[in-house]
Amino acid sequence: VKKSVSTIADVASQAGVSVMTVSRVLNNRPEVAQKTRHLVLETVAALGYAPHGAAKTLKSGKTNVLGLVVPDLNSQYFTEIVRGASQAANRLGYDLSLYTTANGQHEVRGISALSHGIADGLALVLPRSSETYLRSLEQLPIPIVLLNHLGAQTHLPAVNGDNYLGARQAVEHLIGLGHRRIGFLSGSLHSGQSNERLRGYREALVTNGLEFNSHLVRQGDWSQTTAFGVTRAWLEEPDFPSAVFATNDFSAFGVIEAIKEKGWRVPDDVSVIGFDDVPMAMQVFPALTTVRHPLVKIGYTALHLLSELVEQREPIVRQILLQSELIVRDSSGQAR
Amino acid sequence: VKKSVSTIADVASQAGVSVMTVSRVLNNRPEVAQKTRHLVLETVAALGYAPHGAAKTLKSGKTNVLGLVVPDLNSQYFTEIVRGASQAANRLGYDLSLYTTANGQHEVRGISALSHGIADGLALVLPRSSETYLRSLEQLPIPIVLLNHLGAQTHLPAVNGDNYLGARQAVEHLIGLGHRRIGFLSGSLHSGQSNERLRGYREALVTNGLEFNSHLVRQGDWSQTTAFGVTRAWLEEPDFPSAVFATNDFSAFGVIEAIKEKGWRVPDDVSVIGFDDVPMAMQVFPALTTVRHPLVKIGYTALHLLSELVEQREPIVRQILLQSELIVRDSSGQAR
DNA sequence: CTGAAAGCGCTTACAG
DNA sequence: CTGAAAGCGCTTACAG
Repeated sequence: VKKSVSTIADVASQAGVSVMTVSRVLNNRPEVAQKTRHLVLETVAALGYAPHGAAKTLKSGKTNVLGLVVPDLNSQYFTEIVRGASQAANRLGYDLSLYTTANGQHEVRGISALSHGIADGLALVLPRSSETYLRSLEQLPIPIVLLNHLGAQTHLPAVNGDNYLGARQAVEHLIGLGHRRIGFLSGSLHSGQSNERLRGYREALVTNGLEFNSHLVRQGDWSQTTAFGVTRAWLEEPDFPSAVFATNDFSAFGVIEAIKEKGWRVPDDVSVIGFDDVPMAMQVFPALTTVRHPLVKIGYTALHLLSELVEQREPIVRQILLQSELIVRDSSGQAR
Repeated sequence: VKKSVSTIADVASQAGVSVMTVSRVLNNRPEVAQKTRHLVLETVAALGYAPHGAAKTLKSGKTNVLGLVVPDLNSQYFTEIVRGASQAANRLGYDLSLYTTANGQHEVRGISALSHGIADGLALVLPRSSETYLRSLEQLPIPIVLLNHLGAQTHLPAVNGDNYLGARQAVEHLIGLGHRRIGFLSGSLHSGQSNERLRGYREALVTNGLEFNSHLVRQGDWSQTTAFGVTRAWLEEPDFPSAVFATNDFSAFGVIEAIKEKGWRVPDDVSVIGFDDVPMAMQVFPALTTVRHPLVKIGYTALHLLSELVEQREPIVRQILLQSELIVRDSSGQAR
């Protein structure tokens, strides 16, 4: 049941004009007589003609698609970024192609296959700081923008949220509530983002005359499950901190889960703060105090920057840092 | 800083063979001498050559992309579908283009612009039951698959979750807990899915000797905000039901929010059940009893079906109904 | 086993 | 204001 599809040549012969004239009308060129224009437009409508995307691309060199690569779509962290990117693509008139690096497919098959005649530019949330991956990105013939990249050094343009200041604010909020023993649950080892948050934690302590105690820093991996397990073990030790700053919201959920399981209450017994402000953060009980990592805006801004690069309009800045903001909800309270 | 890009002709001249031979090697045709094949492959690697997507498409008629259209990306309902679709596209070797119908852009600009030389097939979650939109989809020259479509009649292939049986199970669970006054909070008016859920609610009551009382059915619009407002007003009336079945999880969250605000407890005072089982459902407090609408699977299955259609492998069934499953958590309990 | 020609559906110069 | 020709980078017949 294939419907037949008409080409620009069909429209031309049907309207009794040249292919060139149809092309001009379709592209809103001024130098066409009103009468001719109307005739062509009517014929286009009558035939239900739509130009063939690939043919335009081949000739013009523009695909009109922007690619977005994220590690996976399992967490709201990434879907929020996708949401912002999708909004920007819509608004800027680009199609959005979505890729996931799950099981490293594109690293294997070669990222360059994505780039050539398939997208005009690529925005990427790198799965981990892979030097070689980064180097191959730098070789790509199309513009690239990195999102939330704090790993290996590169000259590639990037859009980041401010991890350091956000973390400082979070910890200073806890200090303001009277907490003196504040724990930190980190993300994966060697993660640039988590390291920045750790740095914010540390500086907040030191600046406020508290000692940094490495025993109060525990290793997570961004996941709720791991955070739950780590916290559960931690709770068996003496002197559990009166407040925990988790490096991301999902870890915070895991911390809270473990505390509840022990029969303690949040924030009565322990205060917990997260980072990111994924939509879920305001839905959980108690509603999570957290730092708003502007994920939607990061996605939006990255695609916007990418479009400027694609369209050769030299952007003012190629490294954009978006502010974070402390959101105080119910999981943080006065120290006992 | 544009990097130069090599074409198949560059590879050919560099390797001292014809363009045709390079093409054959690239497409793994058998009729090439081992020596020639090696030579070509080496040259390809040396030049960092990658074939131009648009050129392949123009010649072959295949874009190798599948399009997914969702109303928006604001709720986990849609992002779960996207997740399944993305998994399927990955596995099947297609690129995934993501579109949102937010502010009706594609209805206006014409859906056919999406289809021609841009995607080999389109999967759509329709924003609402729009007859004309549906008719224009039927005219498209590429395969179409509808997701969770229960609106206007159409012969287009579709993948649905079972709304009716899921709803019945939910309500029968409540009846089993001793509830006799059970409310239903609906979705938008004229929504096929919500109507099916309403039908399940009604039949469950009648089958179990309870009366259907239209006063216990209230009108929502899928959103948490509206559900909150409606429930708040409802709570001002006498005889609030002992259990509420909300047509979707987000509505259930709104119902619970309003009940809590009044100072009542869930499920002690009122039981609440949702529908969909979005990831958030298990995170909220109390964890939501709900019906698992297999959203990821729906997305996955739809793209799989779409690929069969695109590849002309006639699928066994063109209308797929995926089972729902009751997930009992903490928001439902014995009637007082 | 290898190659020269034609053509996919458009747009970009170039003429008139 | 309008059109004939060339060509974007590939692949599909057709020869040899």
